[in-house]
Amino acid sequence: MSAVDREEYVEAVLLAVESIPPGSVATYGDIAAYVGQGGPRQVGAIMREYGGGVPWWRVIRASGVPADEVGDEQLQLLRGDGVRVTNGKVDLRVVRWDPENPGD
DNA sequence: GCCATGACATCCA
DNA sequence: GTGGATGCCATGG
Repeated sequence: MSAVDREEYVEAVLLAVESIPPGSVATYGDIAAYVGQGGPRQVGAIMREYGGGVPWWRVIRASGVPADEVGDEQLQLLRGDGVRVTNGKVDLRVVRWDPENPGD
């Protein structure tokens, strides 16, 4: 993987995250699958570095539980977007981002 | 080129 | 529902 390709991958991930509409969330695996490259770990690694310019809080784990590092803030931001948070967890089966049907 | 690390995912007891 | 083990993929030393 060349350094240039990595930047392209970063942009692709950032764009995917930016395209997540309010009230919806996506998992790291979903983003990775959406860009069609790398894996959930790579998405997380990118969010850590370049996530500052995108709604990173709309990206959570497949378990519906946010990352330990940001969990506290993330839950607050999600609630602010109108996402129903229950017991510190997100109803993925309801707010799961669908790239084909954004916003429903 | 091998080893260690990581905002993860999935399987099994 | 919880916790441990294994797999994946790219980065950095």
